[in-house]
Amino acid sequence: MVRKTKADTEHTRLQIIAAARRVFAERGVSRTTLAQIAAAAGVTRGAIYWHFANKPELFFAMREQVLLPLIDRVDENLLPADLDDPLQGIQSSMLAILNILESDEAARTTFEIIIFKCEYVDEFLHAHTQPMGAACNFRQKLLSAYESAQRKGQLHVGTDITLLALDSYTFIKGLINLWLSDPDGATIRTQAAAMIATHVALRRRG
Amino acid sequence: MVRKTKADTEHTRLQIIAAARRVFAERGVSRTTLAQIAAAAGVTRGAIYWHFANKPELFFAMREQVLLPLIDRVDENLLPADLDDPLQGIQSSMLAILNILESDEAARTTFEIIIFKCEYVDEFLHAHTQPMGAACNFRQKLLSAYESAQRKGQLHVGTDITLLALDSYTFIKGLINLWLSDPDGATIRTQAAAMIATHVALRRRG
DNA sequence: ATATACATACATCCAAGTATGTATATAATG
DNA sequence: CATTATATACATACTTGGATGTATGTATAT
Repeated sequence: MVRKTKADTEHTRLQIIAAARRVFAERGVSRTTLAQIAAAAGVTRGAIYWHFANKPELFFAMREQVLLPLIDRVDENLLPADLDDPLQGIQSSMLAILNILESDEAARTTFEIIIFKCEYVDEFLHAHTQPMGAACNFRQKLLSAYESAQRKGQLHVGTDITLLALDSYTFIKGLINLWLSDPDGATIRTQAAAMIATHVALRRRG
Repeated sequence: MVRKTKADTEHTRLQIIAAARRVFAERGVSRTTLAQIAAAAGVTRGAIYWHFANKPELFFAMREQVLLPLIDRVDENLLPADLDDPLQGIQSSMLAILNILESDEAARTTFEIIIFKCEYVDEFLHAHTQPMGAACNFRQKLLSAYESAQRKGQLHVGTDITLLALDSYTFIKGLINLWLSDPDGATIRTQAAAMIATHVALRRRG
């Protein structure tokens, strides 16, 4: 019952990633065993070792599965240089992130793992790949957006663009953190949109 | 060479905690072995098992060693109900945190471990003890301070206190995160004080 | 004399990695 | 187009090593 078709193969690969996500979220990355993931996926460790070299590679595959689409979504809102309202772009890109976290359980679980259930040492440090750091360069993109906003006269005069970008980056990182920590999911998630709106509004020139 | 005096005993206990902090920061909590900690402390595993039941208890002891004094420092700035400038109290409490992180290497390393080198599952979830969550109830204290500020007319009228506290809590969490992530220690650490000042100033009534 | 503060020794278990077995989809060949 | 060959996609089995917990030994402060 081996040697499946290409579609079957890809299917078990996705099954393994999905199982890894569940077990990682439950047990944490370090203490999850490849045997546990295999059991959860309904395969043996042999299947995992076929698709991935080891646990870190499986982890990074799981990460990319949700991070790459998410980065695309953010870029759609943030990057267009001909945007007529860059500040609005910043706001909607932030909302897009929360929207994904709310609607996509796999994405939400993956973020929980990345932030709360993984230790960033050795293979997981991955050079500049901080938890959500330079991977997507969100900070740089924010800076570009604020530059554009400044050129269009949307900001108060004399504002330090770099500091603004830093502040927004800090804000969204903290917000995601809190959003995920929110136990019942009510307190913060209902306020998050308002907090984002306020954050951006404070920067807009009267 | 056994059966030390009480001072000696306490000394080895501190040595163990200090060693644990170093090894935790290097290898992450999960993959550090009690044998590694023992070697780093110049003792054997027997000594560790004498002072602590297991690794989680050692971890929490290390945490408390820096968290309790830090909470005290924050409370000094934030709690006094008769404070004439609560907003200033919020600002200085935030600055106090960064000041500790900057001057106290043990505190800084401990925060790095708590945020980046520990997986919050099972014993480490510790009920409501999120990475820095309800442990110090900073969010609640911020709310009290903003209440006080509102009574003194320091805030714009019609401001939602709960949202303010939430926002400040998000801000400081994100800032600490970024502060610790800062590789060279220059970019953010030089701006941090300014960011805090701006954050609080935005809330102060003209 | 006894509890203390460890060091030493032992038993148990499990996880990773790897080697090997194997059935089948697919390509190669006539 | 039928047959054969080969790489694929796993499952199974084995080896190795290290980490935990505990039990026990022991020297000394009190």
